Amino acid sequence: MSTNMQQSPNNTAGLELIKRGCGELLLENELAQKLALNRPLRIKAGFDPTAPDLHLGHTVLLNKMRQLQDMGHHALFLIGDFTGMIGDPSGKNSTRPPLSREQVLENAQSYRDQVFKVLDPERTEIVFNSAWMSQFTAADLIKLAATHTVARMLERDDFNKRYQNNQPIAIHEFLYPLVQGYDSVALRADMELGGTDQKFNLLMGRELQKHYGQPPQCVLTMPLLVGLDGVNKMSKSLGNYVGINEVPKEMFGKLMSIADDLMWRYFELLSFESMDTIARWRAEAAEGRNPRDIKVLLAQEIVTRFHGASAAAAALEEFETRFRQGILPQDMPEATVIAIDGSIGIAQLLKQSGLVTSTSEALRMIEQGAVKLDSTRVSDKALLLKPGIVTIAQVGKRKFARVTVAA
RNA sequence: GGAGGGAUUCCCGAGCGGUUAAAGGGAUCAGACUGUAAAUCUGACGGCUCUGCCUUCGAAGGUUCGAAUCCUUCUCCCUCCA
Repeated sequence: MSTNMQQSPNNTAGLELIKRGCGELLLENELAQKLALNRPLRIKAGFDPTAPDLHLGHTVLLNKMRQLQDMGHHALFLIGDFTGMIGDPSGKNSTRPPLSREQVLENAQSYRDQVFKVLDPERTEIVFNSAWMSQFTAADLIKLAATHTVARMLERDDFNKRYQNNQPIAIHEFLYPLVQGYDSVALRADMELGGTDQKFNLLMGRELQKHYGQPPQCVLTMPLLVGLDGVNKMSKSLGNYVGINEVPKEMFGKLMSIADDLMWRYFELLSFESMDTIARWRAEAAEGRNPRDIKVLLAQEIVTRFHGASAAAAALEEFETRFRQGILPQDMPEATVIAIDGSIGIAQLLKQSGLVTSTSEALRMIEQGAVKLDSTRVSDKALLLKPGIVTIAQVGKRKFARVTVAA
C-alpha cells in the first residue's frame, strides 16, 4: 500500500480500494473529483467524549480510516465533547450529564492511547467540537436550527421509531444531527466516515456545508459489527463487545464464544485475509471441517494484531488446556478474606473474594454445583474454613481466585 | 388550557385486594453434553446473620387484618382537542 499521495495518482484504483468493505459511498463521482485534486483529503470521523473503551466494532471504521491515511489523506478525529452534552439519541431517551473539562481531556488521552493502535499518528489531527461550538451564540443556533424542518428530522429512523412508539423525543435531541453536521462545516471536511446507522447525521453535514457555501463532503458508511450476542450491534453498553485493550486470553475467549455462523461476518469485517481465502474456509466448513478450528484462526489473527503473535499463541494454549482439558490456569487473582469468629463460611469466602456479588448468589452457585475448592466440588452450604488455609476457589468454569483465610 | 392513557424486578412485558419476590420472553449465570466460553437440553436468576427474616412494582401519604393491585397528592411520559 502506498504511503505517499504523489506515488498513487491512479485514482480509479484508489476509489476501488476505498470502496472495499464499505456499506455505502455517497457520492462516488464527487469523491473521484476530490481525489483528482491530488491533495490530501480531510477525512472526518466523530466519536463520543465518554470514556472510550474502543472495541472491535470501532476498528471496522478505524481500519478504513487507516487505509485512507496510507493513501496520504488527513484524518480529523473529532471528539464530540459539545455534542456529548446532548447525547446521540439512541432510543433510550436518556441525556448524558455534561462532562467536566478534565474528564474530556482525560478521555481524549485515553482515545489517543487506544486509537493509535490502528491509526497513523502522523496523519491524524484530534479536534474537539467545543472549540467552535462554545463560541456559538443563541442566534447562531437558531439560524442553524432554521435550516431544517421537524418533518425532515422525523425522517431519521430512530426518531421516527420513537415517535411511532409514543416514546419521548426531547427538542434538544434534534440539535444533535444539526451540530454534528455543522462540525463538517467548521472542519471543511471532504469526506466523513461513520457507521451505517449514522447515515442521516452524515448527510446532514453535506446539507449544511452546501448551506454555508462549501463543497459538500462525501459520505462513507461502514457496516456495523454485530456484537458477541449475534443480535445487537457491538457496543460497550450492551456488554457484547471485545475491547481492543483487553488481555489476550479474554479477547481470544470472547471471539471463540461467538456462534459459529457469526464468525463469517467477523471475517468479512475484521480480518485482513483475502476474500478468496475466507470463501475457501467457508467451503471447507460446509464440507465438514470443524468450525472451531477456523474460528481459532480468526481469534488468532485479531489477538495477534493487538498483542503480537506470541501472546496469541499463549492465549490459544491456555484456552485449550483450560477448556478442553479442564486444567486450572497458571495465574489467577489473589484474595484474602477475614475469618471473624475463628472461621468463615463458604458463602462469605466467595463473596469477600469477589467471585460472587452476594451471599445469595454464592449459595445458589453451591446448589448448582458450580463451586469448587482445590478442584473438589463443594456441596455443603454451611462449610466453615479456618484461618491459615490457602485454597483455590472456583465458581463456574471461568472464575478463579487463590484465597487466603486470615484471622 | 381541556380530556384520556401510561410508569412493574437488567430489558421487554403479564398481574389489577390475599395462594405474588411477582406469569412469559430476552439477556445473564450454572450444570450436563460437546468440536469451543458454538449449538442443544436442564436449572437458577432481589438481599441477608437463609428451614427464617428484610426490601422491591415512578414518589409520598392514606384505606384495609392484608395493596404492585383501591383512594389522594406529586413527578415524568404518550395520545387527542385547543
